[in-house]
Amino acid sequence: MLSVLNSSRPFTDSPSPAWLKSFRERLLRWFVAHRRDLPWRKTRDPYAIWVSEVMLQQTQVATVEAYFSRFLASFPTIAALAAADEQQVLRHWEGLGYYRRARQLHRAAQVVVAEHGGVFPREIDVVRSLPGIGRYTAGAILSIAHDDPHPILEANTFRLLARLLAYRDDPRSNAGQTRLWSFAEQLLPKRDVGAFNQALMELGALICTPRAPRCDECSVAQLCPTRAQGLQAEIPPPVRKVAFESVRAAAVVVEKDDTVLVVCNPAGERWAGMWDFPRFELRGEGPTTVEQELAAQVAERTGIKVRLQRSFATLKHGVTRYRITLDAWLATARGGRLARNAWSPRWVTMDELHELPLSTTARKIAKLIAAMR
DNA sequence: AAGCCGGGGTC
DNA sequence: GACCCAGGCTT
Repeated sequence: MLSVLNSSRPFTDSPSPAWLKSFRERLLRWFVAHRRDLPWRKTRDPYAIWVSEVMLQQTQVATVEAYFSRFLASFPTIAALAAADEQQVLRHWEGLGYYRRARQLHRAAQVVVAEHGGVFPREIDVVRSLPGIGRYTAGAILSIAHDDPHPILEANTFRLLARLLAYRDDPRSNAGQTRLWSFAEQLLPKRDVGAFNQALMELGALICTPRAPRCDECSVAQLCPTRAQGLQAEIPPPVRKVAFESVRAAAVVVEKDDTVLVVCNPAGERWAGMWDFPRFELRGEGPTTVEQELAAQVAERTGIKVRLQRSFATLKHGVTRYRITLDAWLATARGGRLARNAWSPRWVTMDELHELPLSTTARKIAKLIAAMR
């Protein structure tokens, strides 16, 4: 029997029935005893699970918890979400990042209402066709909500399965992805697919960690060829570093009486649908001063003539591959009228500002000026 | 296959 | 700063 489960020689084709049986039993037994009590594990509602899965895309569990409960409280059903203003949806997403997810989720809810009577579809291809839902998210929702037999592959299972296969080639390549998805499919049990998929992720998250995996606590350690060969640090190989690009930008806080000037980023622009102080990248070229350059840009975008006062803060902000240094300027209005253009410039009070969805940097600046008053 | 999305948290 | 994260989408 031990020879069947010999973990030092990884199987190259498919795992034996004995290996599969042992793996599934050990994994599920561990999961029952150690699963975290996460908010989205209290429901089998496909909609709630959908929301959690989208929030969890490239975002850590601890970050999502508070957002999830707040979002479901405000938008308890697909119909409620579909009927909501995009601004409201974005306000609930503020601080979570990758705001395209929120707009796609909102749009997808409207598709479900229009084309599926408000009922989340059960066919994997239909689910995958919804905006913001790819192979992982579709499989996760349908397996967790309905125990439908779909495999999953994401950050945790990617690492876990690569190690269970002792996969020495590049697991991120096309061939590697194909191999891991195929393995994920082979692993699927007949029943309790949702618990099984969550158990795979949970083991990856809590035990089979990127660095210094807790193999001595791992319920499937004796089935793991990577552990047998001591290759945990090599499998999977670390991702290559990205080269960051430095950007200098300025945001202008124009004050008039007890209001400030804000704009709404139009569709196609960064932070689409979210409000911001007029903000511009600084070229640092030409004969004009920064003050003149900014005043000209504010006037062009908002119609308001301003005089720059002073830079009162510098924010360092990293987003994707950019490193942004953002100077926050104070300015006073000198006339002009609000332009009627795609940027929808508006004067708002601090109370109104509080209700609008703001970019992270805009929210920080809003807090700064609130504290200055 | 690679790069982008203009994020955010952690250590 | 390096590293990581319950990915999706475009080219």
